[in-house]
Amino acid sequence: MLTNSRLVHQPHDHGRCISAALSRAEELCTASKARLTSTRKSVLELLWQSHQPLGAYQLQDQLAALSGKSIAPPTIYRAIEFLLKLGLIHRIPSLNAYIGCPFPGSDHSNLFMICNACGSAAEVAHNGINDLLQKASDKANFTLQSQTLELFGLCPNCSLSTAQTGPASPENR
Amino acid sequence: MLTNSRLVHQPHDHGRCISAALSRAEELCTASKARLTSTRKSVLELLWQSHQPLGAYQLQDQLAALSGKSIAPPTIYRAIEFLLKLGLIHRIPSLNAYIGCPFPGSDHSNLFMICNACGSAAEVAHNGINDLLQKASDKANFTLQSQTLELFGLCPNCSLSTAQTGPASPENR
DNA sequence: TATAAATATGTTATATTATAACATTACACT
DNA sequence: AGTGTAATGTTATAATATAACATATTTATA
Repeated sequence: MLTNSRLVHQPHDHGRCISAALSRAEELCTASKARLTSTRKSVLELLWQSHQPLGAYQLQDQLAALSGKSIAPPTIYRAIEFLLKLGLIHRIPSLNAYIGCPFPGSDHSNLFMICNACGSAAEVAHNGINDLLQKASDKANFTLQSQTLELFGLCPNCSLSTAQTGPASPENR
Repeated sequence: MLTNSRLVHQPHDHGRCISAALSRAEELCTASKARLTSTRKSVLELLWQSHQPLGAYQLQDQLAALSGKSIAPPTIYRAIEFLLKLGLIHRIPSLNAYIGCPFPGSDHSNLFMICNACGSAAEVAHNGINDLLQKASDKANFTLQSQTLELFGLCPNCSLSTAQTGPASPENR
């Protein structure tokens, strides 16, 4: 089971998350001869500012603030589309939101554990689950092509702290 | 593995699907002292006209056609909300669409196999998958509360027929 | 290095999905 | 019949996403 769950749910040097994500992106773009333009890079960076998924219009606001000029929706959606296609980010359908992928390139499950309290989302790649879903598909004569798996609940922090003082603050995570 | 996959993907007496769904709904409403009003009943029936999920505005159009008067969005969304709460239907987030639940009341997986060709969606309740997801959650100290699992691919019919003549026609299913 | 082709961005408008807020009607119970 | 609750009607608008077309930037090549 490959996951960034620990990282997501514990205080950590988040700058390293961001820079790691960016260098992975640079590599991937170089390899596939795609251009990581400044808008695309900014959107990716914004999605890595936290481990909480962001909506397109949140990205729009933040990018506008960053760049000092107003940004139209298509600009954001184009950057999103580009990053999705490269596997650098994911869309979380039930939230209409987007999040950086911690292990792009590796073939994984598209499985997320999403905290109902603090909004954080950890990605999990779990071969056992993939295998079982594949088996279930085979059994039903269903040709599996892709999947989106969303688990909702309480992250490790909020599991502990909601018992006491309400959801953990999402800062620094 | 409990599923309506066979039913969904083979020609069958669909009238029985509908009437079965309606009587389950009546029972459930009686049991929980909820009122299955005519709007709610119509929406449920419409969702059972096929095994393909319908969007809110498709429901609006169809209900307007049925009733001969114009219907405003809140009417549809209220009926949807009611039916969701009772577990009689599901929302499929990545499609922004709704579908009748073939086994309401039974505790199940919220797992769907959705055909990219004909749009049909079969629901699957799979204890093995649920157990594994629960284990993965435990391992990550994640308190699992709910889930949405969407598999995309080709249904049995379309798997066969796309090789030949394009997607199977969805009629009667 | 000028230029064409391809790629990316800007801009305006609009489609699609969903909800807020408040008025009215129907139902259920006494 | 009267009262309280639940459901529906109505109007407006929020939130998410895309279409269509104009412009600019980059890349590759003459």
